[in-house]
Order: sequence, then C-alpha cells, then structure tokens
Amino acid sequence: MSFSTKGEYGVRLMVQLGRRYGRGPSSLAEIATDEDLPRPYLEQLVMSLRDAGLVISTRGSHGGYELSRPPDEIPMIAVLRVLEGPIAPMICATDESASAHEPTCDRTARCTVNFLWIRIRDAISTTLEGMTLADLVPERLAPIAGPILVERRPASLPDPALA
Amino acid sequence: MSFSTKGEYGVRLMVQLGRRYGRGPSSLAEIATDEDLPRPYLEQLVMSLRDAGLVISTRGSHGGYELSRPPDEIPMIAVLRVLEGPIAPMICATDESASAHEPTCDRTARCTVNFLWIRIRDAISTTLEGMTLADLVPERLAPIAGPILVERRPASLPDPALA
DNA sequence: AGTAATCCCGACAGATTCGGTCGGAATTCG
DNA sequence: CGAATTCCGACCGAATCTGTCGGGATTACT
Repeated sequence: MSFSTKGEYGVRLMVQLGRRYGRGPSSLAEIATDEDLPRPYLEQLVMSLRDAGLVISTRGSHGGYELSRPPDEIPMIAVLRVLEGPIAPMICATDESASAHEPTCDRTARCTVNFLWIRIRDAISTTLEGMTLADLVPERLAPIAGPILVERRPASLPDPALA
Repeated sequence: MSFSTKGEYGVRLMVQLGRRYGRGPSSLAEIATDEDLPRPYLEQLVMSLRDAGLVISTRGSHGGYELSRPPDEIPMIAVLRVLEGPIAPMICATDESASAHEPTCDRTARCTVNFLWIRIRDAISTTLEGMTLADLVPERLAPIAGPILVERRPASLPDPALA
C-alpha cells in the first residue's frame, strides 16, 4: 500500500508554489532546482494540476506557474485526487462519481469485504478533507509587495518549536 | 492510491477460512472454486500468510489451510501488512520497525510534507487496528461438531438487515 | 504398497505502471 | 529578433502485478 512519487513530487511542487503565492508565476526550472527534482517529470505533473484548475500557467518569457487560489483554499484531497487518481483502495470502493461500477460486486463474500475498503477509503478521505495546502506551507516567503500575511498556524499542525 | 489484488484476494481467502473456522483444514482448490480465483495464485498468497503465522497448513491428503486462531483474534492490519507490506503511503512514513529510514528526509519542504503521509498512515492504521477478521465474516458455517458459536455482530458492523 | 490428494516451491512471462527522457513547437517578454 | 518558458507527444528501461507451469514432498486411505 503506497502512493507513488507522483503524489510525493506533486505535493512538494504545490508546497513550493504555496510558499511563492502572491509573487506571480514561478518557472518550473526554479522549483525543480529548489526541490532537486527532474524538471521534465514535473512538467507532466504540473500539467494535470493545471487541467484540474489548481494551478495557473503563464506562457512565454517570465512565465511559469502559480496557485489558482490561496493555499488555505486548496484541500489536499483535491491535490491527491489529481495526482493519484480517485481515493479507491479497491475498484469497488471509489470515492468519485463513477460509482456505477457496482455490477462487479456479485461475489459471495464480496459485500463484507467491500466494507473493509470503504472503511479505509473513508479514513483517508476524512483525513485529507481536513487538511489544506496551508497546513504544509511552514514559512511563507515574503510577497514582493502588499500587506504582510499573518502566519496563521492551523491547530492541526504541531508546534514547529517541537521539531 | 490503491491496494493490489493481493490484498483483495488474500482478504477474501481469509474470510473463507473464517467461515470454515473450526472445521479442520480446507483445501485451496475448494476456496479457489468458491471465490472463483486462480488457485495457483492463491498458493503464493497463502504461503506468506502461513509464514506470518496467520494460517496453519496441513500437508498430504485431506490437508489444507485453516486459521491459526479465531477470526476475532486476527486484526485486519496484520492481514494487510502481510499481503501488501507495511502501511506506508510514502517511504518516509512506514509503520514498521524500519523507522531507521529517516536519513532520506533532508529536503527543504520535506518535513511538513512528511506530516501529510504520517496523517494518512495513522488514519489507515487506526481504522485497521479497530477491525478483525470477524467483522468481515457474516455467516459462520456450522462447525462439524462442538458447541454452537454465538453469532456476535460487532458494533462496528452495520445491521445486515439494512443491506 | 500403491494411489490420490494436497501442499510446497521455484522459474517463467505477459501486461501495466512507474519514473523518467528527449525533441521540438507555440507563446510571450524585452 | 532572440531568449525564456510552457506545451505536448513520443519513447524507454525497470519494476511490479498477476498470474502460469511443472514437478517434488508429504500424508491419508485402501
């Protein structure tokens, strides 16, 4: 049971964009360097994030990517659904609209087994729904201009002084 | 994010063994037929379950497999750990003793990202720790001999009358 | 003893996904 | 125009998934 590096890299990408939020578009090359990740691979990931409306792209020179809205309005479940597909520990327990997949469940013991996957799915979904990108962005880089953003540490995040 | 069919098939296998608990060893062929799964593939899975001490094998004619202890003493987290490996949504967030893998976490934003995977891992672990195989065995087949086992429906399981 | 049933076990293999790479076209800024 | 950057499709090696195959070892029954 594990997520792929798509999820890992994609989340790290989003965190970087979160730190840069309010500073206009950032180039992929910049982020790839900061996170030490292969830029061509990030391209694939960021394009799906763009298609999902989580980031906005600006083409041409001085272009790049930026969050489509503030980090605290981006639930992590949305990010991971884009990167990893629907939260579905098993086909018969997807969390997206394609619930019409039920005809596959005609096994004898399937109904109760299904119950297990649904429990797991709900546990993950609930956890993810309670987190936003802001929970993962520890230090916001100062914006170029504009009001100073108050560093609001969510109650769900442990005190950084302990780390 | 998904489990493989190893987990699916293995759990179904365990459920079948749960239904047959108290009736001596059951052959894999029998279970493969009941669940309509490829027997040679089940062999692989059941052997790891045996190595983990969850099932006991009896060789020779009239041999087969049976649970090593009652279904309600088999936590589902143990089953899935055997079948799918440690509950680790990401390398840096495993739930097993190999926590010495931390040196890989030296990235800038990694610490906070790690927090996400740990949250997910804990959500899954907690859910799985609260379930035993008995929660997935709806109808216990009557044992050949011995006292009648009371059908104890755990509070966590929804009323079957609703299904 | 012989035979049938069954587990045991290792090797193989096709399909799919993972984790990228490469090259170039399109767009925009200076 | 030229440099920076996104956009996009094609390709690719390696690993994993999902099995299959063949035979050996062990036991029960007759």
